[in-house]
Amino acid sequence: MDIGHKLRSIRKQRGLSQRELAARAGLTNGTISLIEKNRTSPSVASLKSLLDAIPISMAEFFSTLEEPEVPKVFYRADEFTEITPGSAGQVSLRQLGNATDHSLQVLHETYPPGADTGPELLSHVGEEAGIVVKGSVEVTVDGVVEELHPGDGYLFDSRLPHRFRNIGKVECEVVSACTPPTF
Amino acid sequence: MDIGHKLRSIRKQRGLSQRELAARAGLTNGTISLIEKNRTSPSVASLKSLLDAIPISMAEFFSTLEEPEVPKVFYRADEFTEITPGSAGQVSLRQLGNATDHSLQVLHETYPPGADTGPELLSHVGEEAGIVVKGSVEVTVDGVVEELHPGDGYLFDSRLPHRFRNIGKVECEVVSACTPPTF
DNA sequence: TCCTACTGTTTAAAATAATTGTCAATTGAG
DNA sequence: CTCAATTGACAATTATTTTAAACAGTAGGA
Repeated sequence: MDIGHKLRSIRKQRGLSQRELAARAGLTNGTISLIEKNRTSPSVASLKSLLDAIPISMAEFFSTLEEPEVPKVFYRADEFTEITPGSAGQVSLRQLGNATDHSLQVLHETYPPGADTGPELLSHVGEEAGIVVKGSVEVTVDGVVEELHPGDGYLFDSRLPHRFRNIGKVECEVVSACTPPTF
Repeated sequence: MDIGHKLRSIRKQRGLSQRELAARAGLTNGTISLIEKNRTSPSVASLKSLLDAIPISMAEFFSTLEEPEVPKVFYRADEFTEITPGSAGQVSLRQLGNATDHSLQVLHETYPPGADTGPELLSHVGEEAGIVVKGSVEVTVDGVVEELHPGDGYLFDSRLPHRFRNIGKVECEVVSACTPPTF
């Protein structure tokens, strides 16, 4: 992480000494010295005090600090992040990458027999699409019902009310995409 | 700050137990319990471990956490933030509020006698404007030179090369504005 | 019912962060 | 140069976080 150098450069930029900043933050100059040399990891409370005294927000501090790094392209199956929707109990939604950094959200969905997302009414803007990979699923969009089998797909405006139900006897898998990812 | 509730809600949303998250982060469930109940302020290192295990970035975590609070309207003189430009040595730039949250940046600039911003070439897009409050300043914009006195002002496209020099004998003060604040 | 497996909480002990006081190096004024 | 003031760094102490282990509550199955 190296928050030490980051803190030091911001402090210097503002023309503050360790003692001056320490006084404003209610800490000691020694502490700042240790933090800036990365000899200790400050508590969130301490860091907040320091940033408030500069002043700069936590989000700002970390947004300019966080690794720009090489963009991640490939994701192994165990790197997907599990998303547990509030209502639908047993449905498994596994998201590729993290939604907030992209304008496209791709999910690997698993519906056990009997699974039902329920009739969620209008949700986010954007579009949703998916293709059934295994098993079958009954999809209802804006009142129209269809049973989809492997190879079948769907594509609709996310604002339309929609519902997914596995009325078959085997697990159903769907790969879907949304844009933008206002999950 | 209340990072406890924030952490808990994110953890729950992902369907993780304290123990599960603790194992992934290399911490203990007890620690997470204490943090979530705000009975302790975790070190930045610990919080980073937890967020990496969720996963969510520090910037994301704090950006959704940081107080939306009532928007700040009034700023006392001692609440301005001093901005020390890289090149120009003695010039004092005091910024109203924080630039990143707004689309407008207002500065209180002070030029001691002899101060010179140097001929910075093209900078950011947007517009810049200002009014001289005290003393006088020689402003060069796109090759055109003017000496401005109290009450005088300027307004130009930020992409044009510009330069400020105090060729008088007294300190000069200028109140300026830029938009957008890509400082 | 009992048992197992899970949840989150709480406590003393261990590990770590923060303070205190001191130090050498630097800077500016006389 | 000399002195005073200020800077950042460091060691030892104090304070806090973190751990490890035990606790109580819940849910499900035999």
